[in-house]
Amino acid sequence: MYGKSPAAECPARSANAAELTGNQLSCCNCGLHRICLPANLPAAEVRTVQEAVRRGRALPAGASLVRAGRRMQALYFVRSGSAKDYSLTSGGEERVHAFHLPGDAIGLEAFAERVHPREVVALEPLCYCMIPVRRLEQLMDGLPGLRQEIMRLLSQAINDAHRLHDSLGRTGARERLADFLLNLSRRLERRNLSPTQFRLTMSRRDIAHHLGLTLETVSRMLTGFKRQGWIEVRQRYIKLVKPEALLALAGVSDAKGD
Amino acid sequence: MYGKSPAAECPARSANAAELTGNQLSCCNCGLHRICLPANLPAAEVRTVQEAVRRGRALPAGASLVRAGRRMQALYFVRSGSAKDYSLTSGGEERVHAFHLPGDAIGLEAFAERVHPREVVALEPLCYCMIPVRRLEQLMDGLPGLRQEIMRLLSQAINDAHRLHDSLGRTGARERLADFLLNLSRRLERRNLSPTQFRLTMSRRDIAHHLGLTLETVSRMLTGFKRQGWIEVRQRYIKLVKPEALLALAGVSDAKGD
DNA sequence: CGTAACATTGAAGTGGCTCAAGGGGAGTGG
DNA sequence: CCACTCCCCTTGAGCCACTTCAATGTTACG
Repeated sequence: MYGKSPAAECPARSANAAELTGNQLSCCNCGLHRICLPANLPAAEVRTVQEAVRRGRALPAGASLVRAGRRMQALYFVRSGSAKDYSLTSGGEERVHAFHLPGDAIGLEAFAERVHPREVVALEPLCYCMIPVRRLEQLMDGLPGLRQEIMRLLSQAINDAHRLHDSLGRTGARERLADFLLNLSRRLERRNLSPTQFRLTMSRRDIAHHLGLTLETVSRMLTGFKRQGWIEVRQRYIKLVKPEALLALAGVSDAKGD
Repeated sequence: MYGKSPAAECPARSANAAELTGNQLSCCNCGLHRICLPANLPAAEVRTVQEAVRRGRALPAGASLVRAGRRMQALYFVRSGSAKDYSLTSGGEERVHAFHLPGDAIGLEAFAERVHPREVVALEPLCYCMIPVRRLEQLMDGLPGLRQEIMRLLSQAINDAHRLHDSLGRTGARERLADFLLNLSRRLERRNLSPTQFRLTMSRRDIAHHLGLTLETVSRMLTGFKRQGWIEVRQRYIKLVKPEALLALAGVSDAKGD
């Protein structure tokens, strides 16, 4: 975890079955309601939508939330914890497409073929909500606000992907990593977590495979930043000491990145 | 142009104003109806939708179809010609995110903020159709098929972007270029154009900025392929002689890429 | 015919990859 | 509680692919 999450408590020992699937699930009471799906939904629609929301079983680290190639059953939302979204190259290498944080939607890419194109695994114990697609489709046909919001999420996902393309485009390893750290920082900030001090939930290898680098290079660049006094690193703990320096490196990226 | 387009004729001298904005525009009669928006729409909805479709004025090569930062007015569809979708880095370099072919939707990324994040310019004389967003929103609330199809396009755009990420991930210049050529080939094939012989409408520089390379490298790789007897190149004319060889290079990419 | 944009080719430099070895932490079993 | 092990991370040395810089060739268009 990146620190104390604003999300409702979601211990791995979890609640009992009744709570897991019951309708008493309330988006309004959820700590993520300003970040998650309901954030941009008309209040009236939130009430209807939250009745369709189901809570998934807590996943241990390493477990798959969605399997590549599996038929889309629902749209998922991270409640607590984090996950990585990756595929395997023909050479067996991982290509990490995204890291998901609390409030993030998972499975948007599946609307096209109704099949999840990639695997999504928990990087740490993970809790999530879900809306069955069938129900979601029904709801969208009646709730313009929901329809619009889902489209917004889809569109945002396109922008996020292009943002990544921007980063991998032609910049060096240093620039990519700086951009990655800042982007992560921004996303944490929006979740009311510290933007300057956090714990990486992913390995250097994951970061490398996300940025199109090797883990050695990622490691070297991190210690490089440290030597420059721009960050502090100890294991997976990161502290951004001079974000301005990183920002200068990454290029003034005004992207939202979420 | 990539050759004879299956699209309805769309000469640059164009039709008169009445034709340009008239309602007699028919998607059913359009040569792209199996590729463009109506392809996956219920027949009943096509009729309604096509009444909302407007034809844009023909653009000369180099003209902008959408300007970066401008408010989203409509969703566009390429009718004939091609376009590049790019942004500028802080260093003033172009980052080419996509090349649009006939039938492609343009502007999907703008649903998030209602503003076009990037510039889209014609690479050659370009004709297009458009659906005003306001009208599109109205229609989507009444036509489930349209709603679903637009969502499919959005979702597909996410997948396309991730496909690109896959390509730029960590493979070498040769692999990237092979992948690019094959992807283009596939897209042309779907448009009933020759998948093995075509004319690139973009410069080496554009390709380079799309793949995160320099134009020199692109040029070298192309002549490399030529020397191997895998392709024929003369200026912007390309002929794929041994697509299998390129495929082996790119890795067996089963992606759809459109 | 002249110019400008595009493209090819060469030579030299360099950043990140590869290969390789060593150091921690966290978890496990004794 | 300690020892062992596994995985993750760090660091180093050498190499190669792509970039950079530079010059020449080609095509299109006024």
